[in-house]
Amino acid sequence: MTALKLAIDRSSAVPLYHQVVRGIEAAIRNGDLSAGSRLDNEIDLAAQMNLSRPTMRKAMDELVRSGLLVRRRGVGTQVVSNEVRRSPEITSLFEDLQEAGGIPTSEVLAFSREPAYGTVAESLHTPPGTYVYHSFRLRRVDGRPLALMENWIREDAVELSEALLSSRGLYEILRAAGVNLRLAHQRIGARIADDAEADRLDIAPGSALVTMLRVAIDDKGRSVELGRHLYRADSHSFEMTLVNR
Amino acid sequence: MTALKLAIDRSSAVPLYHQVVRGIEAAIRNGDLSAGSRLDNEIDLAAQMNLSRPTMRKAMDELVRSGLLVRRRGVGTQVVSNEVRRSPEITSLFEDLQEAGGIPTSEVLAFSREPAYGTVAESLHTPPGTYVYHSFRLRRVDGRPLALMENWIREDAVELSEALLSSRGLYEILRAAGVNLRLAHQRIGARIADDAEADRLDIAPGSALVTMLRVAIDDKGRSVELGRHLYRADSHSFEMTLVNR
DNA sequence: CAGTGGTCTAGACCACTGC
DNA sequence: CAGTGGTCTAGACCACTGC
Repeated sequence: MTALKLAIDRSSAVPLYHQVVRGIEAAIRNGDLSAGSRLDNEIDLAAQMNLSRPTMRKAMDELVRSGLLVRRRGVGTQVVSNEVRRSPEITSLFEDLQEAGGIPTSEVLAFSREPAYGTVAESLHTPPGTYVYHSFRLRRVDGRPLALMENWIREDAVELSEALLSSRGLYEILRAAGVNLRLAHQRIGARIADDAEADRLDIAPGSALVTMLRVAIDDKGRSVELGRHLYRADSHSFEMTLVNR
Repeated sequence: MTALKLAIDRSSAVPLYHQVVRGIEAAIRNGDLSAGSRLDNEIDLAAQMNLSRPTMRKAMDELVRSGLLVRRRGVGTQVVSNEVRRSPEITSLFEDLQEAGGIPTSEVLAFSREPAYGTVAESLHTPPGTYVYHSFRLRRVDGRPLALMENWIREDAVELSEALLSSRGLYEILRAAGVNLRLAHQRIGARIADDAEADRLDIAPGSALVTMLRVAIDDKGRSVELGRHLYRADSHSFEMTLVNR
């Protein structure tokens, strides 16, 4: 039953409910709210911060969805656990690696502008024969090979070049071009590396690879990017938190 | 700008916003709302169904989150695409297979009650030495081996037996015991099968496996289940839809 | 029974988009 | 500029939980 004093700034451009979300996240992170501790009820919390109950509730909805809080009707609201992470968001490998403190680099093995047919055209929802960018890159972290990444990108979303792809992550380039990705559909599996792949990733032939196929869709509903990536299984796995209801 | 007539039943126990969610989902599924089509604005939609705008908005929030609708301020709301699926929910392999029309069976290779130490005790948040159930199962679909599943389950959540595990899926057993799973933290990767695993899964030694490590947490915040599963890479992959913001 | 979250209403003002 | 979604308020009644 922690008293939880959060500073709400009504003159800020940040929505009030979002300030509450950030505040509670911070309180959990720095230990003011410990795992398992109970919060005051919604109405009191709202009153304490001079907010309406719906605004308070909207903030708590978000925290429940992201897995930080658990609510039980008739009982109350608790902090779940320090260890449970946030819901998965659409992030690029480049950014994930940077956040983890590594130095990612990209070597562009091939880059072209070419007509899309078959699966590629279907995935990007373009008429067969539409020109798209096609890239094939080797991603290293701190100099060690980690992933082979093949991508197809719609031409009408962004202007790409080999030089650009060598220096920055694809998602960073897309964002800079005003493309807001909203949805990504992924399929994660596994297979054995062939000799060429093993050679490029610096592993023994026959080693295991994690495979990912992804289609990313922007806020205008366009299927902007198709990616077919191969990761060294000894260096990469996918983590996610699923939330029910 | 489809007129979208949904029947709302105010006497039903199903919340109004949820009836709207279901109705729009159904309209998208059966084609009344086609991919890319625009909905009326929120206020008109609410009026058409005799609902308040917040209730209408709550329904649309859910549909945006699950990836069926896209909203743009100042512009309107659109149906995204037939192909984009729902957010991932916590499901069991058993139920996924049944839904896909297969006949899953479980062979219990080992079952015991044993004290948990190390990683298992940490993952389940029990004091070291606490007794837990430990099972090792082979999952087949239509007679074909698909997965080797090792699980640890807290004793205080459910009563388990070898007979029970042979006849039903683990999640079905948990649900029947009143355990409501709310969160699952998963890590998906890959590795090579050793000889024993290859033999049991009926694949060549050295074949690729998809690996999954999962901790599932119930609505009371207990870490109920730890799972370490191995899937034939030629038969199983994980699909998910990620939604930003 | 008191206390909690779950649902719902009828408004209000604002920021952004596209013409 | 008109039209749209984004945020926020101040209530109301209900269903469920645990004592």
